[in-house]
Amino acid sequence: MAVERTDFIRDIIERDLEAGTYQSVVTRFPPEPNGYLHIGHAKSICVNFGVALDFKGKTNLRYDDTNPTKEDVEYVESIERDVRWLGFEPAAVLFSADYFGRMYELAERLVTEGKAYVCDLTDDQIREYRGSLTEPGKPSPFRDRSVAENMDLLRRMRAGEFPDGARVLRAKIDMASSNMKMRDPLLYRIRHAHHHRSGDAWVIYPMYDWAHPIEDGIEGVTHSICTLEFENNRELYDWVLDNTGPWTPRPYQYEMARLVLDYTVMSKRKLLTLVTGNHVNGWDDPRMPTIAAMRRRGYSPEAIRAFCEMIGIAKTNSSVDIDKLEYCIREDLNKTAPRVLGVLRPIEVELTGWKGGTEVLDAPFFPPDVGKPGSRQVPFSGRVLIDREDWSDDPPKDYKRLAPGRTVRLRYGYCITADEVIERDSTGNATKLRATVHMETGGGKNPEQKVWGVIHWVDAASSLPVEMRLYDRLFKVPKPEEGGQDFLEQIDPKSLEVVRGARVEASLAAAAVGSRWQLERVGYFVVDPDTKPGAIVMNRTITLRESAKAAVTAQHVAISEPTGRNPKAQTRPKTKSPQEQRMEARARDPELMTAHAQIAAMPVITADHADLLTGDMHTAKAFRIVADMVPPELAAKWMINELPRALGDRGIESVDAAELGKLLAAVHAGSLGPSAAKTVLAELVRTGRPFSELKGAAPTPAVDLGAAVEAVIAANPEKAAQYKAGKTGLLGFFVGQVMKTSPNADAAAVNEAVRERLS
RNA sequence: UCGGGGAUCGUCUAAUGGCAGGACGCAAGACUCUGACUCUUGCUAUCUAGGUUCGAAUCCUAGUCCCCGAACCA
Repeated sequence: MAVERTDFIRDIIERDLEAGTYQSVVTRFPPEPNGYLHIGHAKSICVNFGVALDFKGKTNLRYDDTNPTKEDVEYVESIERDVRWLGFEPAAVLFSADYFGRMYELAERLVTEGKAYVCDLTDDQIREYRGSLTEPGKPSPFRDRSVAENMDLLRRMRAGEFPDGARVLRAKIDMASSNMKMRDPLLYRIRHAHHHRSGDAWVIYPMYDWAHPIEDGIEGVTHSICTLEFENNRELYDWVLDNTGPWTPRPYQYEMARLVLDYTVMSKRKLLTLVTGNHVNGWDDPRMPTIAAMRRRGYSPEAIRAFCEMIGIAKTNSSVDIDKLEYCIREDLNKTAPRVLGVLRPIEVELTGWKGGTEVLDAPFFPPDVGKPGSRQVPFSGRVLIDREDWSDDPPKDYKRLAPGRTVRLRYGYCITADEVIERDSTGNATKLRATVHMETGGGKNPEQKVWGVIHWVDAASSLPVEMRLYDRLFKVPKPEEGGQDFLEQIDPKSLEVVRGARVEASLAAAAVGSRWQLERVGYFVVDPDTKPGAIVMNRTITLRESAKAAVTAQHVAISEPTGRNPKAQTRPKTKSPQEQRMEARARDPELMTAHAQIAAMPVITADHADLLTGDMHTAKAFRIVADMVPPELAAKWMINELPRALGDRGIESVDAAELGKLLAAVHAGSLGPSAAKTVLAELVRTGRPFSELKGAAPTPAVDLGAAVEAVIAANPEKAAQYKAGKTGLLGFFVGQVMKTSPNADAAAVNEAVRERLS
């Protein structure tokens, strides 16, 4: 069985399906059509479509087009194209604009129920009334308008009677909420603007927080996956659903970390700046992180999907190495890109000893280890072109290419020995060589001379001119946005180098636009759409990996600056600790204060424990009951250290203190082992059944454990050997195994038995 | 705790009280008609301090650091 890919979202879905909460999974990918999709969206697409595929559900592509002033059909078209190109088929392509009518009806319903009101405050006033992170807001003076007045005003808003910004519809929730999103959030604003889809049908447009949950509800979305910055919106998401439903299925929102990638920027605003400021050549400039750009650069959808799988899904803010993306690209292209020959900066080589005429060599498209069939004909005559980088007048140590007097093999062809430089340019670089060709070295046979390496070449007569666009990372530094610097100044001027005199073998004459090739020893290339008949343009997708020894050219220096302190964090007000909260709770409640005094007075109870046990009345009462049945220190230890795990999300009031007391009495009496007791405790909390129905057995004496220990050791001889060799961490493994077969065993005794047996 | 999240190799991510694992990266080597690919070996981590437990990355306590939230954006 294949290893299951697991992440917290799939875990949740699996639980939901098992529990029968949902019969099937529906997700959605909800881009706003105000820009091109980028690699960060690719992650979201892979997650949303991926989980649906895994659980045989479906995924909608839904445009979250609730803001007519920012959106455009150009983006709508590019988005759908990119999603499909990535390899995903939306179950439906939908627009939130198509739900405007339904959303409006629900808004009227809210008004009718007194849960929403029309507010005439200006945007400045609204902000002011909202309060701050540390201070509550104050109610709008329009908060208590009558239902009739609100309805009248809302309808007139819709009818276009008021100018932009004159009024808004707000939910009536709680201006003092600690969650700013709940302080009477805006539901509708007036915008006399043309919408790319609904045209001029509406002059009021819903806000994201109102629209999104309703869209999910209408579409029957079960798991609404978004990024971390929407965590604060979840409470409002739930409020909207709860006050507009019932919805079946009821959607829930889950947040994951967005993708942050080295050497690039991802915000739409910055991407737009790059495009509109002509720092790049449009949204699909191959240096951009957009899907369209990556496609033009020669990345395959498979590689991008592999990358998205590699980086995983979690809630930790993280920044992914660009190496991982590049690895995925190379890995895919290595298996799929046919090999051909091409030289970037040609040097001409005249061959002496050539038999004359043109020979046609058969060269395979793939190396043997890729194992794919196919070959092409490569002409070879008395004049060849090699790459400038493959010639050195004064070769460094380890140079495996051509140099005076040295012999190399021309890939798939003959070995040649360099005789002399017969032409140099003004800067002294060789431009024309004479070399001797060893005719006996065809078909892989070696000459008498040492062969220093294998180099690529093209036939001077038949090769084709190509414009090569060599792309590299757009930015010079891994984090162009960091340190308060202007990201535009971090653009690497060398990120695009256009090479015009390049040549490729004749077989590429009819290469299709978009086809991907490996130019052997040079890199992976794709035929660019700018290609015209007789004028091929190729983009370098990525270089081949170079081992450190071969890296002659300057590397990108990874400047890892110490992460700057966040000013917000510094100004963060000093917060109250849980300890302070407990003290305050006691200050408010004299009864709790008394309980604390009493418990603290017990000689066996530490001050810390007394504090922890009297943070609220439920805990204090439970402790009193339990401490009457067993020694108080035992009660305290279990209630503080063991009970929380058994409770999980439940409150302490969900456990019957008297039953807990009975359980601990059994532990105290020795009729129930501590390990078994933890299991029983979990059951007690989970099922709510009385202890008498659950009680486990007393621990098995150590003398009975010998056989169990032997069995486990015999079943894992190699682990036993490792343990004896010093890997003592395996002790836990052995104890765990024994405990699995003998649940009533005394773990301490098992521990001792294993230790002795293996010493 | 204003409120909500988070912290595991250099990077990304597993381990849901029982072997800290995988991948990228890096290093060394093998192979090679691509200095590629492939293969072998190695490297490096549980934020800190206490506690509970036979056993803690995981539970409890105190602390540290980071992210998000006061658009009529999404």
